[in-house]
Amino acid sequence: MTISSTGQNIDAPTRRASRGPSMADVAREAGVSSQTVSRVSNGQNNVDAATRDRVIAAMQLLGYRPNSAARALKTGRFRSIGVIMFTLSTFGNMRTLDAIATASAQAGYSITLIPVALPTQGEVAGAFSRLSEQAVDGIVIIIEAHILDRADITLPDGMPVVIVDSDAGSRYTVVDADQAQGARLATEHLLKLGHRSVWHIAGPRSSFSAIRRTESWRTTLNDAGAPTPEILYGDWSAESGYQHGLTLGAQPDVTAIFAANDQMALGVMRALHELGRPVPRSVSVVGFDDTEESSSFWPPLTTVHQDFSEVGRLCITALLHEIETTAHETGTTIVPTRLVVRESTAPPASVR
Amino acid sequence: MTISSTGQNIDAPTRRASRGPSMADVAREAGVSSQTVSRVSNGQNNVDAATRDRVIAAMQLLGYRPNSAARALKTGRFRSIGVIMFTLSTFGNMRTLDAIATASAQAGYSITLIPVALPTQGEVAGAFSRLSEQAVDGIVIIIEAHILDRADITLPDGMPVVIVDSDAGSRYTVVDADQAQGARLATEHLLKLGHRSVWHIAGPRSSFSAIRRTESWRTTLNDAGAPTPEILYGDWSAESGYQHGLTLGAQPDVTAIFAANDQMALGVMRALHELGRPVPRSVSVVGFDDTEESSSFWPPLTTVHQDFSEVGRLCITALLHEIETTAHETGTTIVPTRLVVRESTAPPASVR
DNA sequence: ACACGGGATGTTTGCGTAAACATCGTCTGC
DNA sequence: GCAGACGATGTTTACGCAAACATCCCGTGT
Repeated sequence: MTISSTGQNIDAPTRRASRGPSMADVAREAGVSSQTVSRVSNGQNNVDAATRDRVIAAMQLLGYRPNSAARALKTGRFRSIGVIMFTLSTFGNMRTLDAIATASAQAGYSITLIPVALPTQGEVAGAFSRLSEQAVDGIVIIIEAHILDRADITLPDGMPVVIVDSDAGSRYTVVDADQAQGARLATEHLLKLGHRSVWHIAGPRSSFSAIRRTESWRTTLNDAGAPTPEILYGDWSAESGYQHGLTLGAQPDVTAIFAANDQMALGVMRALHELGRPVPRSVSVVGFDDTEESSSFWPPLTTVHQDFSEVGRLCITALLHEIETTAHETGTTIVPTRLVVRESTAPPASVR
Repeated sequence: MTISSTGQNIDAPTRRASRGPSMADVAREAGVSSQTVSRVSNGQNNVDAATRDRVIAAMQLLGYRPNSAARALKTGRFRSIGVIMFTLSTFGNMRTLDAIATASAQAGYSITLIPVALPTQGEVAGAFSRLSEQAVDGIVIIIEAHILDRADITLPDGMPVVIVDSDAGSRYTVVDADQAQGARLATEHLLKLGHRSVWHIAGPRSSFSAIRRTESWRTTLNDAGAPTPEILYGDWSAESGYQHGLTLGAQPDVTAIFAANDQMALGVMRALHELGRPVPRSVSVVGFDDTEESSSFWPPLTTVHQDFSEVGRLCITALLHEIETTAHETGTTIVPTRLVVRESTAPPASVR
């Protein structure tokens, strides 16, 4: 050999190179059959204690690691779950992913990430076709967009799927936080404080959850007999909240704003600060998500708490059920939200 | 068969059940050998155009998807990269993961997430052993802690590894943002504005990057002949920044604070607002990370921008190089940072 | 004492793919 | 017109594992 440095790399008769030892090697070392090694490896109990010890010793000596490709080929199971999500992910998506990863790990499944760079239909379709070749037993989709309704995006037949945040409940299993309830809680909170109406900075029109929040806000206002101001559409970013905040802050009759997420609420509050309209004395602001930082905003933000961890956990529960029973179920599971009242909301000045 | 509902499930002679069609099925359908199907599947060009078309048509007809387990078993490559990270991840880690996922996808590799619930040594060791059985060609570790120095945590021999944020440059390939440069930029910025000294809210002692920021801050003060105030240690959270902010804000001689991340800076500013010490008129504040929201804080935060995307990209570049050449290299790659000056910093009142 | 049962262990086989090698037919150059 | 070459395609094989089946051995009941 030309390249040799450590001397350990003796390049013996079996020049298996980078492939590690196989069960056969362990079996030879322990003086048993490879099937016995397999039994030990899989924790089956019909192996004599002494034999088991010998096998384990041989495994450690050789540094044996099971080859999951061979195992998957034999069993037809990969013990892995694919997650499709946008590249530039939001706080909520990350928290959901976090919970999904944790729940999967506990069930002995690993997570394969399939990022989608842009929310264009072509990109998503590409991710799906890439996924077709991936080694996964099921898929979680965290793409909040209508794109999934496109007929040309199809999942492999028989592949279990769970979707977060979508309207596809009739075709797939869907898990989501109760967007409508959250938006109602936020709007009612402001109305109960005495505000005549509640202005709304919505999320993008392409987002299902944004639409649901907006519709619930509208319904709540209608039910209360309050007027429905014109909707301003943001893109979830603090910057878009800031821009709309400048607009709303210039209108003296605006006393209560419900932003569809915490970042936009942050931007709104920055605009109000700049315009000299104190929060909550002159304008009350409510957000959505309850991000870690929202309690440290100035002032601390009243917002709707979403239990992303629970959503992620339920996703995996439902998906594993489908994987292990091969039963295809549809329907939507809703996780409740709750209002967290902090210091960005107060009765309007006229009421005090 | 007892269970039959759709009628489509005819349970034909070949009761292959949930396994999809294989290359042999496609070959039969197209009237070629399975090897030819393999060649088409792998995009080799020594196949007649007409034959290729027939094979592709057969693939589509049968809904053929390559079995990656079999492919991995044969080739010894999984085309997948494992990422080990904490469950509750920070902004920066998520951005890095994002970049890693994107860069991997472009190179045709998928990402396998291995979450670690708690930063305890046992948890990490568990993740590593779990990982040993995972089907990955290389590993990226995004765990900023001394834990990795534990001798009992060992990676499988010959497994390429890249580490983000660590001191292990002598043993592994390390990629990281230039923490020292960033902290120096932040500290110098405040000194140049005329502040007598700069107080520091540090990250946790267990974090390498926090330590480097703190040391660089101290060195910069020393170089400038400025006194070195006592260090306050936070835990990256806005809440910890808030607590320390209450302490510092109560001291009239404190006019400049360098927080080791944006969240803690946010907490500091909240405390200063509560104490009636205007930012930046009475106290200047600088953060670290340049999170999306920091430009919408009140006031917009002066902070150090880290190029997480570049860090992630370089990780993958280095890792793929190691995977494909099997050369084991060590050393540290540093990505520059830059100061983003916004409105949370100004000369001290005494200078104006 | 002997048949029987059951636990421990071994042997055979095939999962789907791609490398290595084999074969076949056609085209080129002289 | 024929040897040689080369491109297209087929055949064989092994990757590492675990299910299915086979075998062996020892203890137990009658």
